[in-house]
Amino acid sequence: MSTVSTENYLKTVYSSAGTGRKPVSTASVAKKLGITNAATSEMAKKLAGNGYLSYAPYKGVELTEKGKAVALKVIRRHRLWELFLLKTLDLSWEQVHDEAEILEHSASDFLIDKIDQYLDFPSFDPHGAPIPDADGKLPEMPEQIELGNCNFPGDYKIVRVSAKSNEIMRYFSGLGLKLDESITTVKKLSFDNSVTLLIDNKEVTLSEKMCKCIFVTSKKG
Amino acid sequence: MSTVSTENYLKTVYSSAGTGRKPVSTASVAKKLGITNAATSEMAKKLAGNGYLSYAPYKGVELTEKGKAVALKVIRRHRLWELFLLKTLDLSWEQVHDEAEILEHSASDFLIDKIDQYLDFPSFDPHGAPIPDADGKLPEMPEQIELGNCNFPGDYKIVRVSAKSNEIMRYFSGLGLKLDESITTVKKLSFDNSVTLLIDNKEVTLSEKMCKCIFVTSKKG
DNA sequence: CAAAAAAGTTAAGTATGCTTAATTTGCAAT
DNA sequence: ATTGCAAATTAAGCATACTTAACTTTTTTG
Repeated sequence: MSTVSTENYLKTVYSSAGTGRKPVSTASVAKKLGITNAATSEMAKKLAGNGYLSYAPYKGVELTEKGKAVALKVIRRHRLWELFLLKTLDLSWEQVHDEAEILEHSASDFLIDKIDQYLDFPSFDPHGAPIPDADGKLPEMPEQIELGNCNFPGDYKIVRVSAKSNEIMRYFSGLGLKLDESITTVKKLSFDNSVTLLIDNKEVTLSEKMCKCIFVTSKKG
Repeated sequence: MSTVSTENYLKTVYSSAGTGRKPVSTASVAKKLGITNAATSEMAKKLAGNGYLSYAPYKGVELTEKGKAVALKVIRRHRLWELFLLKTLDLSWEQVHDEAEILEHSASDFLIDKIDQYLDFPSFDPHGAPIPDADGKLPEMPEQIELGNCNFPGDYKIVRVSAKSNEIMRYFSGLGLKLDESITTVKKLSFDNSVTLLIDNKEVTLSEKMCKCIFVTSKKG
């Protein structure tokens, strides 16, 4: 019943929704999938009819539980394929990403569970992205805040670095921006939304686009 | 340009052609693919138009070099995926077969070559099936004769056991029917085309269907 | 608060890859 | 050689997943 197109659609809506409960515009889905708005509107109608999402014309779409379950399954397959290829073939993150984009629609539940077992049932990938379990349940995790939405000043811990390109990941590593590192936000410039922060007592400024890749959690105490 | 449907079509024609240069009937392709004759006739017309095969209505299809290249590429991907999953996940032949049937249409050339490298560039799979190299070239191999088409009596060596089911593979193993084993054919019953042969000086009789899974080569001297 | 711009939808049309039903072709038996 | 049947093809139709183009709704803004 769920085709490659519908899986990609639901996955995209899920990822676009973020934490907010606002509906996702069909146009933003179109942009991410590289297809026309017309196609995503039509698809919204069909998926709503099948109970995967709710859709009010001109108001966007919102996943139902059924739709979320499909999205989480695809995300699970994607991340497990990535990790599996990363580990067995010694490839880079950049090299496995596009492969996983295709493979996420293949392989039986049986095979995916075997891969999960081989990897010792990981809850997070090396960038901090959570991996849904076989029942589509996400691991417990602290509330993630996009770096740009922090308080200034404030003490935080990095819980996710979601860039897919090696170039930017190397740049982040060079700055000491890694999972579980502690940082202190200093200020945000309204001019271009760039953010200045302290890592290891060194001051660093990141562009708005960079900030969108970095998620943190408040440090208690 | 080459879709899952066309890849499966060309792969099926290639496998059906055997060693003979006779055209393959569109109906036999239909049967193997589980679709109607109408669909395979139509597909034949289209693939002929694209130069993948030659097609004369009512006379069957024959792959061109271009078509063979696609078929060999799919077969390469299939066998490498099988071996890769077999080796990394410790699964059985039966368990990986259906997965490979899907995965053979996914993954980039880059990834397939990495898997090839990981497996140390195998020329044959564990059942004796040849694996085309990255250029689509098959390894050198002795002429393979289906067990049913041997001379009786005659001395042969087993070069391929192509059954996909574990049940029959275990049965064959129990009889000592393995790759590189020497056998002597005794007789073939015209009643049901069953074949009697000697393995380790023990006499064994195999059904016609079993014989179709076993390929041998003449022993010189 | 209207008018223009932007965002989103609907309608019509296309390609792929199937289906069923009607038709044609090839061949085998007399 | 002709008839009759089986094999194969063509024709018509359907579902999916897109496209472009015309239209409608929403949002912005002066």
